[in-house]
Amino acid sequence: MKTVVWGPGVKVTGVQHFDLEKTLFCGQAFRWTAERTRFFGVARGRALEAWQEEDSIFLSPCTLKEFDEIWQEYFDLKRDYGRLQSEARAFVGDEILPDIHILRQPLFETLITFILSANNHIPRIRGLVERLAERAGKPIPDWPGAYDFPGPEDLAGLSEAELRSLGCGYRAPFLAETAQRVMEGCLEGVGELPYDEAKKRLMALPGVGDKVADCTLLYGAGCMEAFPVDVWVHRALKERWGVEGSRPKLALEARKRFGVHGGYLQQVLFYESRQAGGKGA
DNA sequence: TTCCAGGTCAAGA
DNA sequence: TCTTGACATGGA
Repeated sequence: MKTVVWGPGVKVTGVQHFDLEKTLFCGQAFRWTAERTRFFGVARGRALEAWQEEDSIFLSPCTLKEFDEIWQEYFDLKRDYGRLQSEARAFVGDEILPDIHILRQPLFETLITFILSANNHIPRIRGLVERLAERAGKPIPDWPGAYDFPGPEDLAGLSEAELRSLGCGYRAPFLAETAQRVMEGCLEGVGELPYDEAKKRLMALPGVGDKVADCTLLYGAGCMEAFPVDVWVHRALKERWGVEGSRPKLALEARKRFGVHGGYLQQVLFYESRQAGGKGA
């Protein structure tokens, strides 16, 4: 992998086992939009246009420093997905696995967006997240109409009634209370804790159950052993291996069985299950 | 119009 | 510990 300055951005060449479109639209992030083959998104106070041509990706606007400090980690470009995939085939047989990377999104944003995901549709979650950003997030300099995801203090500044008016529904008090508790420091150091302790800490927050905690750890803390089980993954586990049981029980068993390959495999099952169900990427 | 969604929570068995 | 029903909302 090599980076060069290219116009106002950065071109990264020699990127193997990475499908930008599948990675951005497989249900782990809610802030990316597509215009033909170009994608626009916001993370960590930056707006970005990104696209891919074979094994090269283009990021703009972006400096080499920003690539090193922000986007390389966000897109999880340092991990060897070729190796991860070949190891994962021990569990799923000799099939071609999609080049989906597990994004490393901001922890608070991941937590809140997945609280919103509970009993909700992906298109509606996207709309909700966007409205929250426009209402409470800081505007991105030099990018009209783009807003960063609100920080804990921004979100805590909204009343429960305002959150409901944005469409959060019964999740409004969960968001308000969670934002308040995060402001008081309940997320500090969570990313460095062992899986079980980190999960316990997250599940102490309102609106965070077994599945939302796993999503937060996987997509917001790089915890590759987290294995969120939702309706789609539950369906896939049943069809593929004939396993039965409650979702938390299946998540526990999958974690034991797949170890650090669990997070990636779970995303593959989710992606394939939705493709088969006609929901697309 | 009805169904359903990347679930969680509280109550009751 | 496990099961059950309520919960807001709007896309399909």
